[in-house]
Amino acid sequence: MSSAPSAQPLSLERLRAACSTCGLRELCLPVGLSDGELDRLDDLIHLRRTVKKSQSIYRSGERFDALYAVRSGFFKTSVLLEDGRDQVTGFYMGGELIGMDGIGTEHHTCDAVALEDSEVCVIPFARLEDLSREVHALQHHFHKVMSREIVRDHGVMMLLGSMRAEERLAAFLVNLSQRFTARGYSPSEFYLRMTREEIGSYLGLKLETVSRVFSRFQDDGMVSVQQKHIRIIDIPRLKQVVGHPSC
Amino acid sequence: MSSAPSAQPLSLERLRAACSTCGLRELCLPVGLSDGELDRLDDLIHLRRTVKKSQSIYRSGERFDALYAVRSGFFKTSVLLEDGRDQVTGFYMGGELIGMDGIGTEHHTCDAVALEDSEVCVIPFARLEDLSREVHALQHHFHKVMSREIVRDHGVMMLLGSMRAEERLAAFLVNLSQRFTARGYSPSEFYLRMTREEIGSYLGLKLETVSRVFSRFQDDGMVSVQQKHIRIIDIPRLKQVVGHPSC
DNA sequence: GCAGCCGTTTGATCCACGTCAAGCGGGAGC
DNA sequence: GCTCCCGCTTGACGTGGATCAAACGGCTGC
Repeated sequence: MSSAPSAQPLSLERLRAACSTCGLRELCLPVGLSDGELDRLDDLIHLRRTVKKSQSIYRSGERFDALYAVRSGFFKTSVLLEDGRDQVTGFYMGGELIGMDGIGTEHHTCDAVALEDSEVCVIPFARLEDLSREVHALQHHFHKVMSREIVRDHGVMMLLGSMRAEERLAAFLVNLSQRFTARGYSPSEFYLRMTREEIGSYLGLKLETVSRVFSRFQDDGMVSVQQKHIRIIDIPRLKQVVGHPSC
Repeated sequence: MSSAPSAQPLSLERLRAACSTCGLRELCLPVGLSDGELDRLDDLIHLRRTVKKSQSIYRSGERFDALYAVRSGFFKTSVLLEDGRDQVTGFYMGGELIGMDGIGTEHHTCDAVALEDSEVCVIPFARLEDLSREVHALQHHFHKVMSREIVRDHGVMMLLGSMRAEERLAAFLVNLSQRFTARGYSPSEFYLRMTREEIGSYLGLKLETVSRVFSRFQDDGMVSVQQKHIRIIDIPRLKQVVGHPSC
């Protein structure tokens, strides 16, 4: 029923389907659009791409011509230095937009890699600009999305520049929890899609330190950690750890 | 002569003058606009604000309604945590845009403070959106500016997350040098407008460390440092320090 | 021209996190 | 169901940068 093509209206429905029937539309690009405007966005976003675990949507240096909205799955972006060191610059889940780094130079400046089998909607950027010149709400919302990316990065800079290890990991967990909540998942129980090393890279820590801090949080009864399965037992206390130099 | 209004064409010229006669137009928002389009941008940007040293353009939490282009002078932006720690998130010089953090939430999320007596052009954001719906080149360039801010932030994250102190300061100096060059100043000799503490905050280091690394660079004959007066003696070597873990 | 202050430099010591190393355990592949 | 590998945990030790402390020197204001 779900894979066999048919002449039924249902499958027509599925073909037309893009943003207007997407469960993530309240988190993604279509926020604030009227039904008519949504239809116009659907015309633009008709291509979807599946990305297998550890494959990339794009690599640094590749030509930029589209943004990607995460339809399902989980991604990381990372930049690398010549000498091999690399820095994870972000994690992305359903409804979030990837690729805005490429607009400025028309080439991507980081890699976008799937951390599990995933699916993205392809948003041709030139056409997005065309449409957002006509649809004020789309223009405005897109600007907001870019602005929030900047603010998010400032948060990471704050974290990297002036927090200690425990604060960083607590902030990271609280942030994940909030994003899962917004997507209708449990705020307190989730699977990490990334390794300790990737978390460490994002937080400016070594994987051993990440592991040790997880253990400490567990000993303190704030979270329960079993490999990638996380259960947050005391969110308020975790929030308290952030912004308090732990002494 | 400069403050008395008169009927002379010269002063009319000065009144009309904004982007179209600005020496920074090749670095700022007007990049890529035709003469006609420039005139329309001039209609929008007619207000200038002087900001004395240590005064702010805006503070975190204030309502957002405009972007600011640095006309002259030097600024920092910083975010602060409840407990008083703050993190400098950027330094801004002539032709650079400040305030994009506010678009997402309609409130500013950081403070923008002048490091010397400065002047900014006020760009009402709603009108900028209106105009960029009509002027494709403006729309596209604005998107590029935002994107570059994101890429710049990624660079800082890389620096904070995986570089050692010497690399961070070297990267910082090289970056400043390039930006001064683009503005027609010497690539190798300039005054720092910020304190060691502000540099440290930006780079995730303490002011003592910044000072020590400056001294080490000077001992190595790479730069000459006298308080805020910096002369870079060996730019290639400085660039080499970045991206090489110094061992 | 003098005093006071603030930003800076430099030294001595400390400690959070990195590094190195060993062992564990769960999941994938046979 | 067994084996291997990879990601994770944990311990012992090292170190880069933080912290604490003192002194210097160049502006600013009188």
